[in-house]
Amino acid sequence: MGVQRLTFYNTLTRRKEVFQPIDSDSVRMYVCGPTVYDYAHIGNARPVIVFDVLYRLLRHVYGPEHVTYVRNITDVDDKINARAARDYPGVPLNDAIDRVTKKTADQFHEDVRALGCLEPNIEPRATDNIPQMIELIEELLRKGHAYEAGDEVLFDVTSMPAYGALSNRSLEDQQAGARVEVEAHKRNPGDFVLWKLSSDGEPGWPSPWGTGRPGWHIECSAMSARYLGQTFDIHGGGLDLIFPHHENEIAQSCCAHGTKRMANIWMHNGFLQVEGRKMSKSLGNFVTIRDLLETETFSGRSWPGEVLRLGMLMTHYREPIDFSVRKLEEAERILDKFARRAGEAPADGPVDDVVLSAIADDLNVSEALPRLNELDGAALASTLSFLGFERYRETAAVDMEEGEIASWIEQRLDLIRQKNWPQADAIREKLSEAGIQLKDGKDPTTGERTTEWEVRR
RNA sequence: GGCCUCGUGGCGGAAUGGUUACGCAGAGGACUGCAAAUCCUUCUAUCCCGGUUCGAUUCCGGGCGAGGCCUCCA
Repeated sequence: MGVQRLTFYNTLTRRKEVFQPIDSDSVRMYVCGPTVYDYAHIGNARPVIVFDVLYRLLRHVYGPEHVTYVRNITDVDDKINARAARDYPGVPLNDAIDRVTKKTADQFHEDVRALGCLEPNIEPRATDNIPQMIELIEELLRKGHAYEAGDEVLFDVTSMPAYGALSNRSLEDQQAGARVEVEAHKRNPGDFVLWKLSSDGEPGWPSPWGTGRPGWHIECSAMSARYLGQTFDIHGGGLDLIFPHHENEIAQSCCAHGTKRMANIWMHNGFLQVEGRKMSKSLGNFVTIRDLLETETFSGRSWPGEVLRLGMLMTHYREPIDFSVRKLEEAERILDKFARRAGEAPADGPVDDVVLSAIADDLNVSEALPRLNELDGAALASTLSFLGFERYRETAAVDMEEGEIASWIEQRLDLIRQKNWPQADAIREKLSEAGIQLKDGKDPTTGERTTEWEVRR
């Protein structure tokens, strides 16, 4: 397996770049994971799926044992606290929070498994990394990048000349356009919270500044450094995280460690709309992954996870995507055709080179699809497996014994020989209702009718 | 106000300074008693106006339209 050229669009430089891992024996990627307070919605699913394809590509090129994928779980958040108080009244807050985060994280894992995503190598939780965050904040204070004010420790954005490089915005711009009144204790409007003291009844951890909780951004800085080092290869997430989240991560990490770069390549997936509109609770088009997988709320039916996966991957990851029923229907038809063409062929063969080079070019799945339409059998099955499609060939169980089906088919063939079409068609209809699709053919030597069956798709 | 995307046929969706993929749907045909599946053929597109160029959908400028970020957010 030759290592081939990978190119990725880097938000930092706004260009496609040839990927050069810092250490090809240890390729490291970090993706911002969910805040676990409720079911993940389909917008959350996009980065999970997109960066799963990236992870699979890196594993393929550098070898699975040479790639480390870290995706955090944010289990410290005011929304979690609110949810815990709402759902578990009377339960001590910390216990209630544990229940909320555990339950939600489990739901998330079930969901993304259904979407055909591999598990990351490491899924750190914020609450397991508090000491690392405190250490980082202390370092920032020592180096003059942070200050205490009010009940908070804040990052001083003016202490970092390069602040704003990722999102391409200057401090002056922000101040000019600030829509939010500057809180009095902040030196600059862009300063952000590293640590916040907790009042009674709020969850907290002991720290040099008192019992409190970390700001959101510091979590990712601490966890990525702990598991991937001060500088790593790829950092991914949604477009909306560029500012302020990723900008602030860079500020914290680079200032604390004295490094020039936190990650060499920053990759961001585009946003998602639903039926042409922004997804929001107020518009009533808020769709969770679970809704699609298990309920009929979105379109009157539920959908296989891999249909969602393909629907998501049909559009290039950086483009906006309009998630629609029509798109899911198309994805399902495509997968059905793939399933027929792949048949029972084994899926452990080599990955098709044309598909691979399309994916290697900034994850261009759309470019790979035409090639998939040319493949069949093991080549198709193996390549689809590489792309995370394994279950598309599974079919529902049929509620009829094979022997019974065979006997119905025999009866029908007899009726056909007698040209008794109505009764023959009745049998076909009967089997169809049981989910069995008959396929008539012709024996090439005798010219006689043959009939096979498959589970109807 | 600042920053940033995007605008390709009925739909989805790449690519490209010169012949515009591919899929879904549609149409026609083969096969069939009829279906299903399969195969063959096939129609339709680069938002508008300028500029650069021998030539632009592609590059530049302007417009119109859609969306995102600047506040929690994939």
